[in-house]
Amino acid sequence: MSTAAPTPRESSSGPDGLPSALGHEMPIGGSSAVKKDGLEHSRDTFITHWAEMGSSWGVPRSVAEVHALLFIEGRAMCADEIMDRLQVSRGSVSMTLRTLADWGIVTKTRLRGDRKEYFEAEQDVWNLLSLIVRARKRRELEPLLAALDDTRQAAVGDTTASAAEMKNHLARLDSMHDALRRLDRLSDRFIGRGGKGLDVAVRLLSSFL
Amino acid sequence: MSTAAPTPRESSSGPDGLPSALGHEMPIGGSSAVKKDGLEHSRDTFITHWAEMGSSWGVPRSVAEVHALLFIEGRAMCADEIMDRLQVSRGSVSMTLRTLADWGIVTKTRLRGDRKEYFEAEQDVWNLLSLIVRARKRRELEPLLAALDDTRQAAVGDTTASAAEMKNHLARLDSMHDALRRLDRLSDRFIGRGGKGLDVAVRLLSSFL
DNA sequence: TCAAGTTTTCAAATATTCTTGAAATCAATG
DNA sequence: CATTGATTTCAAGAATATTTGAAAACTTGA
Repeated sequence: MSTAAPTPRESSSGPDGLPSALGHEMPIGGSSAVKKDGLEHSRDTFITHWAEMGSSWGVPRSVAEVHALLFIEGRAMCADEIMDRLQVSRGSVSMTLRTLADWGIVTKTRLRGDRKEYFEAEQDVWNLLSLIVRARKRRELEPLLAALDDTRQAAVGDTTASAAEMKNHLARLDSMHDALRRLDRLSDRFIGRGGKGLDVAVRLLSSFL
Repeated sequence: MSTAAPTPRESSSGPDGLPSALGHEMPIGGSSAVKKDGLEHSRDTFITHWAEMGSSWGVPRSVAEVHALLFIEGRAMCADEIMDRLQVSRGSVSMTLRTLADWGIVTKTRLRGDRKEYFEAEQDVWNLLSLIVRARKRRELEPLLAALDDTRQAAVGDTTASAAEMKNHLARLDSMHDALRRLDRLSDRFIGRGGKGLDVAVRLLSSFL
């Protein structure tokens, strides 16, 4: 978390402030009728669209929503505040935050004088994208590459297939494997460790327009 | 979903336990009891893994399965053959093929002397990946960029928020928008038109390792 | 160690997405 | 232009995925 968030806080109880008694601040997006200003509405809109994109990429809507909230608020929030604002259950928020923490795009922070855990989202967009890509590479691309190896083995053992068929089959598997492996290695280099790798890669390519 | 987990695929027999007339539990293969050679088994494995990856990226399993089948067979197939091989309904195959055709990774072909339509998958992997990226860019990235513009407008109109808050909010929106737009433009250049654009981009980056 | 505050877990309930199957539509042929 | 074969549509049903809620398990402070 190199580029730590500024975490502009303004609410009632600051981080360095007193133990905020009970987290019973004014419900922000809850059931109680709260008049939203334009900024608040803009945040809602962002959350909605980010969640929509996420769900079309296989990220559970509520995971994307929580992430969007933390990103657009730009400050550490506790589970209570999140569930109140997003109107989701405590259990859901807990699982969701764990997922986001696993991906590395949200980090726990403890505020002194407060027993609750707080969470904040990576604020640097290139870093955010890197972390997402890295997580998916690990979880999906690498297993697929391994599986393609197995798939190849399953074919090679066969003796009944015609030589021509076998050759074509292996060629297809190999072309797929090679392309994916190349992407895998590229990402090792450019997003392997946190930082500006992705940014650099994009600038590099842009310069060749 | 995305968390790698055992994925139960085979549905049990009928709701009332009716012994499914013809269906003995068999993996992906055809309806008739055919002994599979290694090559066939290898194809099944490929289809399974490709489908799994697809579904974790938000592509319906059966869409990924049909695509995997067409890719790994490397030849034109008709709906009947596909539904027989994958054990899915005619309607499903029809919708699935339309989806794949929309993405441009599968194309219709007519065989003379045959009233059926045949379909075959793009065989060049870089081209395949380009087509996939292009489709998703159009369908998801571009709408998101447009939405971010609206989101920004919603904020700018507000006069009640503090100047500092507003400034930070807009900075977040803008950093996100700028990063995504840059990716959007890059893809215009490198995968905008079919061909080896992606391949070129990857080679370019690789050369900077 | 207890007690109070917090978080995690997970079976059940809910919501969403996918598949089916048969009728409707379309297209080629005689 | 009727017939036959093929494809598409789409409402209902099935399968999956997600969310809830409350109990269990932590944690911390005294």
